Amino acid sequence: MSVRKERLDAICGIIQTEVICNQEELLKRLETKGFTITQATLSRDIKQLKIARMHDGNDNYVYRLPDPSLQASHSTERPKIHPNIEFSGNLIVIKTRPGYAMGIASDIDSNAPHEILATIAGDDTILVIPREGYKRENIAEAIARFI
Amino acid sequence: MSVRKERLDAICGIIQTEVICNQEELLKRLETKGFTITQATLSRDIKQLKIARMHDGNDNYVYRLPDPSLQASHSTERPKIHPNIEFSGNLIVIKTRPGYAMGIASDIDSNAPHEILATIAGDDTILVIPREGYKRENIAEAIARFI
DNA sequence: CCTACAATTGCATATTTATTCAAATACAAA
DNA sequence: TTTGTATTTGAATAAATATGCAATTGTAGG
Repeated sequence: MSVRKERLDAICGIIQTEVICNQEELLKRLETKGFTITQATLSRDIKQLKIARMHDGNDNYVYRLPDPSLQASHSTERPKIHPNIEFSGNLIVIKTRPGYAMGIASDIDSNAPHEILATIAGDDTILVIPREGYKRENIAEAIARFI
Repeated sequence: MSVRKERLDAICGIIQTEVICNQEELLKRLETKGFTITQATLSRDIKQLKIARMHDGNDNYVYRLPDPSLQASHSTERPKIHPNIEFSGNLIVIKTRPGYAMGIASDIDSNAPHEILATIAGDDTILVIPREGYKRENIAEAIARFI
């Protein structure tokens, strides 16, 4: 495992177990774990991990991982299976076995990653409407996690 | 309703229907809706609404309303719930409470303003297909009249 | 009306985060 | 090994966001 990957993992760990308000603070915590980097590098790491700085409602900020499903994508490599998904313009159509469409659509909805805005299902067809701003590749990956 | 509340509402609406990358951009959109403020004030509004700037995975940022589940945990007060309308390409998706989608879709259909060509409803999701040639803003307004 | 207090705002600036660019490092192929 | 290419990084800086403070506006109670 490369140093960088280890560091990204460490960042995830810290974010999940401690209240981190800014990057300087996170830098210090990383230092105690043996990772000495600059704010510039940390900023890039945070971007790659899709970590966001959120308002905590009092008067502070907290860094958080956005969504458990997105979080897994960097460390856990999974085989790329592309089921019967096909794009048309900004829409995606998924063909299922008869009767399965609503069930699968419901699965997608309930764990909906941010890439997916909504689904509408018939009997063996699901129409998936992605949010704007995502690439087809990312959307397909997101969907593939449920199939 | 105070001007400020109206503005907060407008911000929620914009955030949910458009891809906003930074506060300057949001300032401009607010200006077109008649709210002229400075970045300082917008920053405060965003803080109050607990809106967060997230990485979108490509190379940009998006402002998003917080995850409702996180919201509940440390705050008694929630921002006003704006009807959940979101655009994706030339389509509009409306999220409703479970079981309400068909009813609302029917309401929209029967009073259909010219902006709206058709609707398709599932259980808690309505897909709205607008006529060509209308601006998002006008379509959103037309739909808002039914919610 | 006035007065006192709270809420809201803009300006200027502080703070925080992102990015440019060049250097360093890792990696693969020969 | 050496060469060529891609990745990672820090220093400096740009860009974006937050905030202290004073001025303004709103608001309730006389």
